[in-house]
Amino acid sequence: MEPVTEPTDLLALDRQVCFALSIASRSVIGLYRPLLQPFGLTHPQYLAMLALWQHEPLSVKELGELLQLDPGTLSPLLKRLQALGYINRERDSKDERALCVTLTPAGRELRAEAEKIPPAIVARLGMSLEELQDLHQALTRVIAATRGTA
Amino acid sequence: MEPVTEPTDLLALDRQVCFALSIASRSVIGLYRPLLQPFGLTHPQYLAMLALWQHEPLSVKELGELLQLDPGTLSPLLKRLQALGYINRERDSKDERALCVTLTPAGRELRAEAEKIPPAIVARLGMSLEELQDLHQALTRVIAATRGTA
DNA sequence: CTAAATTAATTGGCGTACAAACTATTATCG
DNA sequence: CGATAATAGTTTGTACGCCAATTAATTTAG
Repeated sequence: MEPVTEPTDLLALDRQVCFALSIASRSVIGLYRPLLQPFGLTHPQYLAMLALWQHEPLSVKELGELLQLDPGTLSPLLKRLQALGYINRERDSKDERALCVTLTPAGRELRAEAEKIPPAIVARLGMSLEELQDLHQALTRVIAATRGTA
Repeated sequence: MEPVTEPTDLLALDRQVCFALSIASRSVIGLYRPLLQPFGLTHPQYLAMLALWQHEPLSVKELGELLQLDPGTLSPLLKRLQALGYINRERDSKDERALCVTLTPAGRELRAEAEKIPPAIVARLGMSLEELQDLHQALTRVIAATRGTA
């Protein structure tokens, strides 16, 4: 009789997975900020360094596939990493269209410092490794779901 | 003898929760894009509308607490929502420092359309409601963890 | 072999996101 | 009461993130 408020509000903010996802993402990235600041890195730049430490050399296209980022996003980001002295940006001699992104000595040395970051984050979160692994799996499933059928 | 590659690479890209979080967040938001486009809304603007549908009227400060966003982010975002005709921005007569954000009739009418979005996203993801609820809980725990001790 | 199509990066535009500086208003305290 | 401090928003600067348009190089096809 009284259509006051629905018992289950489909649009309730605290029920939206997309909202929880964006807050969680921004909040966790915020934890990295003070740890990355000494190296002058932002979190996206840190992810690019992770990709390079693992797969160097990489083209912009390959980096974009790994990080799921636009070339339009990566292009200026890589220039900043170069300005920081962590990477080289040269055209690929085999294919002058492609960029060949490699690490500088400074970029390679940074890896040892970076290895302290993940444990520091885990400690800061105070969550069990198991719970974090479960979350990682759940996120991987969502990511796969977004790449689904349609 | 051969220090080729560590069996467990702490810095492996596909092992980072922060990476999965940012990809998942961007990927899910990407699903909203075509659904929000007819209304001229971005995903952050959509979240602001959710907050207003639930709690109108709101000040910038209150919106910032709900959405975990800077006033510097919200200020221009709200002007765009006003330009779209969905909200009013007036100074609070009780406290001229505060802004009183309210919905226009068009903004209120939009709610009925918006109710179709969450089910469409869930269908598009093709995940069970239970799995999504588990994910939501896990994300809520991470968010709480980032607000932890230190 | 050359014109057309494809591909890889870059550039520019718009909208967040966050920090810092600034303005206006209100509250507090001597 | 009046100077000071605190508060609410706005503005500016930097860096994503995504889209669309552009440029340069390589393929493909005729």
